[in-house]
Amino acid sequence: AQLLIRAGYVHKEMAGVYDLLPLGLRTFEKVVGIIREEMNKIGGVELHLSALQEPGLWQKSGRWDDEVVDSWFKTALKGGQELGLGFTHEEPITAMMREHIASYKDLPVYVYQFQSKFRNETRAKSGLMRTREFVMKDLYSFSKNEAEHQNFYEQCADAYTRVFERVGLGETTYKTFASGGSFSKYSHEFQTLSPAGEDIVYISKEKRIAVNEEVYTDDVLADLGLSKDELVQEKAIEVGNIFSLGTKFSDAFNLKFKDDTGGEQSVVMGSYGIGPARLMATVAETFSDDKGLVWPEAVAPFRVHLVELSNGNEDVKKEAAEVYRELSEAGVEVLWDDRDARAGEKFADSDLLGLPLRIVVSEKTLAAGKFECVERAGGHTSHKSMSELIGHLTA
RNA sequence: CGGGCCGUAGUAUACCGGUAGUACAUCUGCUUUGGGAGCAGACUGACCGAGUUCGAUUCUCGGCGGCCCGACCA
Repeated sequence: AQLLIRAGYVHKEMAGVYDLLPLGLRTFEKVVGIIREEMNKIGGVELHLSALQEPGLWQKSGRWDDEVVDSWFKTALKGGQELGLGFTHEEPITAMMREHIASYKDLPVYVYQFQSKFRNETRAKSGLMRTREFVMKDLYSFSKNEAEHQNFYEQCADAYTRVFERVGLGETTYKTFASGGSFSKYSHEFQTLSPAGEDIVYISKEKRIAVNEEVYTDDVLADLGLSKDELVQEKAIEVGNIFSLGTKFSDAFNLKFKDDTGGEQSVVMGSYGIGPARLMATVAETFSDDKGLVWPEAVAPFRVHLVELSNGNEDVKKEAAEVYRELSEAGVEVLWDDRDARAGEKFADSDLLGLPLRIVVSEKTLAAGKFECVERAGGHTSHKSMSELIGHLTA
């Protein structure tokens, strides 16, 4: 969060509440785009539910009471009628789906959204990791039976794995056994190993398996066929979780369907969450160095940082403008630093922003007829002509 | 929610019961120009309320806000 603030990606509005600035928004949208693609691949359809919540729905499931859920933000209409600001959406989505599910022919169905959640955390901390208002991708699955549900649950777990691989966290992210709460024996979390994490997990690198501290008991280990000798304790950031909900919500809201024999059955549900901003922060945390951020290409707000060192030289400025125009026309996202500032300041800022490729245009490069290209990760430097550059970036 | 600390310029900080200093940032001028430049000048500040006091930014109380440790985290 410190780097993201310093580099101008986010602004801290208050404790646990952050604004996304232009660079941060672009990065956030890259992450959202990857998640959206993977959710669509497994049959998800996107919708958007309201943040304002009617108490009646939550009373049916027993989750309106502050004694039961202590993270509610509640507000009221002018007439005094209470309203809640949603911290999740099982209740409204289940109630709403009654209008869309009547027959086994309507199932299964998978709906998801990117939507703001409000949680009145007793203590916001760890920068963007634990905030009071945040966008969550939440997907809800509705299946005919447990087997069909399990099939999707695994598909979604695989989709999550692909999301974390695509944002560059494949190596350090573990599918982790966690408490299933009142819904099922286990749920699964996706935990990214990091000293900045708030969770404790026990991992086996060989088996690519992890167990959350909360279920790290002899019984569970025996159940999973693991022994304590093969597990190592690590701190980790929870970047996603998937839940089997059984029929808890469908029963509470009378969400039933007619099967092919005319019998009535409860819909089997699951819910699946990823917080894109937390994921973005985890990527920042994982790859940054002492000079600043280092974005993987897939989530970088721009692919190229065009750094113009003109010292007032009009030919250099024209050349930089030409590079900007050509790359943009070739479909490459370019951030152009055309400020009238010293080289040192521009390089330092460029390192801080962390875009994958820096292209320098200066009197030197003009004389050489080739641009200087520096990779932010690793620092590899090369010199390329315009055509080589475009070939390289569009390959 | 339990415990601790704090609130001074855009940011970070210092001193003080007698109206505030420094650094960086910003603005102006000159010099400088491939790794956060130099000199000169300028601008900018005590969270809110009450109390004590001749006088409060300083002390006391309340409010609001922030940070840290722990608990919690569907």
